[in-house]
Amino acid sequence: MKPVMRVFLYDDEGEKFFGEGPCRLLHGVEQYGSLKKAAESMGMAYTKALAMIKRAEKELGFSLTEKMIGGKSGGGSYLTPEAKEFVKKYESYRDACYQAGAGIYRAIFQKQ
Amino acid sequence: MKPVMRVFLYDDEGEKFFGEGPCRLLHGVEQYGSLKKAAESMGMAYTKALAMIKRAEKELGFSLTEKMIGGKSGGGSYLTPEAKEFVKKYESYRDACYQAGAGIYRAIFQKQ
DNA sequence: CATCGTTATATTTTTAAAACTATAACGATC
DNA sequence: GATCGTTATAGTTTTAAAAATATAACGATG
Repeated sequence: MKPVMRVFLYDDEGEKFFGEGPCRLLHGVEQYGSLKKAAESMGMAYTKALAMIKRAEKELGFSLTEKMIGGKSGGGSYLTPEAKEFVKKYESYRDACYQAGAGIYRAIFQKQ
Repeated sequence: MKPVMRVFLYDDEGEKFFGEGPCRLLHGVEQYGSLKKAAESMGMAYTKALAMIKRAEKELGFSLTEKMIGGKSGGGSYLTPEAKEFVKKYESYRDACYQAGAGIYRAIFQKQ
């Protein structure tokens, strides 16, 4: 038996708009310079990936990606500075929660 | 924007076997003395509720409910002492995680 | 100005979870 | 021994999320 924790960010209407999926997706965009390639790399449909980004951007009030359409390469997507900062914060929050949770679990379920 | 955290217990094969659903369900059993009524009270199908209980019991290695079949009332389900203790531990763990997470969120997303 | 692979949108199909239905066994009570 | 409402199991249906498909717009490049 082991503990698993998930952390999300919800809007004020109680709807989820950010979590591990979007976070990984943004990392993929950073790595590949393409939302399509980022989605493919994690086995996600492009349409879903696009919806994720738009959903999060709507709630956050700033753009997560800059998009270039056209050009020989077809274009691409790139993280905005705000996106990079936000991802950093989310990951700090997530990791600190994970670490705290692990300690609490040990204290409660494995105390001797 | 607000943080939401969920905590689960997984088995060693990486399969979830306990979380908020089963926890609420066990509270319902305690309250109603009936798995059927407990499931109904939370809008859950009885078959799903039964599967939940059996799944958790299988992993934990002890019974969560004692079942009485038959009798004028039809029977009923009641929590074992082990179940009550386990629910208490889970809720302590969950609540401590929630509280820790809220503090971490404030520190990271609302620092000034 | 034709080509390329992307972004973007709308629609359809697939899939898996959840819910529902049907049926049987049970046994204290009357 | 008939009745009742539960536990229990199997099979079916519904539903919503995910995935897949189709199509258009875009524009730097050669």
